[in-house]
Amino acid sequence: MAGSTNDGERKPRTDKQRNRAHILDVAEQYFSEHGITGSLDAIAKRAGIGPGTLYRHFPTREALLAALLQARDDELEARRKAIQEQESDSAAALAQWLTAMGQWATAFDGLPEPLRAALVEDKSPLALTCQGFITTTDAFLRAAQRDGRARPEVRGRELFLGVLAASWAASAAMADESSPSALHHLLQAGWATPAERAEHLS
Amino acid sequence: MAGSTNDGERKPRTDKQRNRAHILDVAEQYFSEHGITGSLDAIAKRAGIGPGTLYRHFPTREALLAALLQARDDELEARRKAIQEQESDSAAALAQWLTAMGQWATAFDGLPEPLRAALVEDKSPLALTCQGFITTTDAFLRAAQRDGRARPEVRGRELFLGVLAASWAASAAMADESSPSALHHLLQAGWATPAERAEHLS
Amino acid sequence: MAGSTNDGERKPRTDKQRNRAHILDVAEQYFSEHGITGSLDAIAKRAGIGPGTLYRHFPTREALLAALLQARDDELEARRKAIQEQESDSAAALAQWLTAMGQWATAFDGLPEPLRAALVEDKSPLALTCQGFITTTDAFLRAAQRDGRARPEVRGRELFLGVLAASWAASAAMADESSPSALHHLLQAGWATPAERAEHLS
Amino acid sequence: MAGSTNDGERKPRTDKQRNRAHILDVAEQYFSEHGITGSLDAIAKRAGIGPGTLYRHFPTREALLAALLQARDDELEARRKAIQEQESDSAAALAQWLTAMGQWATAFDGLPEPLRAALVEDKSPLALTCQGFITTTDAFLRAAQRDGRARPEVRGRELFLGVLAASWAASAAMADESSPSALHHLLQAGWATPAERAEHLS
DNA sequence: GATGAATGAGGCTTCATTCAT
DNA sequence: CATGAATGAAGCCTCATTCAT
Repeated sequence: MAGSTNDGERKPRTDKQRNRAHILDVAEQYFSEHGITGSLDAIAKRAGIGPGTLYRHFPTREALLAALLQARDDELEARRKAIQEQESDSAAALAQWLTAMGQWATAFDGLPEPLRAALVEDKSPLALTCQGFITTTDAFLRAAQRDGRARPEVRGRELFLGVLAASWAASAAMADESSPSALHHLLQAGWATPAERAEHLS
Repeated sequence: MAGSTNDGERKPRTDKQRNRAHILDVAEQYFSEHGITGSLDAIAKRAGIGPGTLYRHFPTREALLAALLQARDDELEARRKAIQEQESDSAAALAQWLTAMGQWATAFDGLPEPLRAALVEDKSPLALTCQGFITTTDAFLRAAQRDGRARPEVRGRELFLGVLAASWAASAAMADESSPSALHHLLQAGWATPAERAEHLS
Repeated sequence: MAGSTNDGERKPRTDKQRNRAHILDVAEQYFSEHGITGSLDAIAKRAGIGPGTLYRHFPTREALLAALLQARDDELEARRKAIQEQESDSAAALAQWLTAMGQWATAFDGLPEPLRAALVEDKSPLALTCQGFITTTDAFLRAAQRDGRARPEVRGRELFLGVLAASWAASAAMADESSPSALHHLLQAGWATPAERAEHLS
Repeated sequence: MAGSTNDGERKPRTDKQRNRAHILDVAEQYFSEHGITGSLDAIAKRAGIGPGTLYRHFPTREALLAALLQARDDELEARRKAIQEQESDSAAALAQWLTAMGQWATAFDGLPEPLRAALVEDKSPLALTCQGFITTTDAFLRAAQRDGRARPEVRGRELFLGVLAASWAASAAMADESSPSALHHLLQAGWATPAERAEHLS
């Protein structure tokens, strides 16, 4: 029953790494199908392992998520470098970075929720990830602010949270003609017209 | 054990309305304490009724929520009238309306979630409520757009969703120096500087 | 699957009493077989009910035990009356009462453990039961002490605990030629008035 | 991660003994803190070894306990000699010996339980230890009986079991004004020669 | 209509034990 | 020998929902 996994080999041990990778593969698919609140036991079962084994690798749902996202972290890091190298316009660079994060946060249904929680609870395995993104966002943001392209009072943390919120909202917007990224646009430009927007900040 | 609620009498009959009101009172308090994902059974128990009775009154959690929000609907409706009558500036009026909705959506912890869902699933008892708010938002928005105070491509539905998203994010922002309403500000003004924002919309 | 229980009737409802009684029957047998640490889920399954139903009737293992013992409480109460009426010798009466309690505490394997715990934690459903027995023991004890048949410094609580301890030990003694009640005898020779005993108390 | 124990060296080999000693140290502390039902895995982890290694050294929990108690056996053996040499009164000697065993059996929370079990199951690693104590107890007891200071029908095994039972009860008695050793007193007044006790044996 | 007992799938954890390396 | 990853049964508990009374 167990061990009927990927390669077909017996149960090669030492490839705890392989096993871990297999769990991640399964979890990735399962979360994609059922959202991040899906049953951990079900993931274990689908991976052909006991619940204890899953628990050993990832003691928390968030630990599993963090591992899952780490793979994407690398993609995002690459994306960051690409943006920095190719985009000379600081505002456009920030916009692209936010878009990239928005896609990252939409990887699984329900993902924004634990990410938001991680912003508050420092103990979460996701907290570190979030912090890194906030730092990067801050870098892009400050560059844009230096160029007078981003409003000076905005902060990276707010922007990250804004991206999370927009991603959170995204799953509902699809049923509408309004593009899922409408909120990302709002985030960038707001609803008010430029000339006179500052005065009505409540 | 049951019926030990308000009157002290046996079961005066005709108190179906009274019963319903009592349930709502209890649910309001319970959701305030435990968030909207709290146990319905616990609400029933606290109200001194059986779960079946609760179920009869409100077949779903959404139905209960909708009833709960309806009371606040009246407040919001009053607020709307007040804004319309007292605020001549259309942009300020829209801003005030969005703020009011933001408070409304923060009534219970976790409330934005089912509201978002109601935007997609038309069957939800909350859908009607949401639709009403969207319509009102649209009215405020169009007035502002007529005055050239709101960007013409923005739509009421987006704005409503934006308010929801900002409310969703609010619970996490508190740990930061950034005010919980930072996102509401972003919603209004965006992060980009006014002069040159439209060109980079991805 | 469920409801395949005792009578063969459909699922008569209202006989929540009957259901409860059935659970108790099953639990009694199960605990007799597996000791009191046996699986509650297993009891539920054997009773043909869901775990939730068992939980509703008896939220705690101790609550279940307490209910189980209550039936025997009645027997013990009857025994007490019988002893009081028929035994004029106060020392013999106490001895008989202790013996009766010893049998009561041996009803299930492992029973003395939670009873001991209940002596310390007042919240336990078993605490009340224990307290009642201590009171009764005290009554018998005081009578014997008045007659100079029991050592005056002994207290009912100690004696109850002693009976518990002897019952605890009983399960091991059986493999030996020494009668399982050897400890009860030791206990008795402890409370009985001796001529010369006090000098060696360490 | 492993081997981060005492020496700091890599793994000096031949340290099987040292390893074993280290495990015992850790287990001693762990059982002191969590009682003897604590997790063996936790002990292994705390000792910096794998569960398999722990298992190799001590195939059962009882084996570990037996090893743990063996260290104390030496103390007890010394105590025995001291008593024999210093105490000329055979009854007092027995009393002191029983007291010493009571302390020994209270070393860890829950210890009496497996000791009692070992009296029945001869296969237990603890059985040998118990048997030794019974033998010693018998020696003290017979001396006292020869002097007419202990009741002749009492047997060492009973007395050992009685000490165990009193130790078992000790943890609960603390909440009361009655000293935890109340049962030991009861036990003693049991084995001491009384004038008129036999007639009420039920 | 109202009641609340029953349902039972499903969640998360823990841990003694095995066994490939 | 030592290791520690894997196992997986079993435990307890929760709760939305149904339905007999």
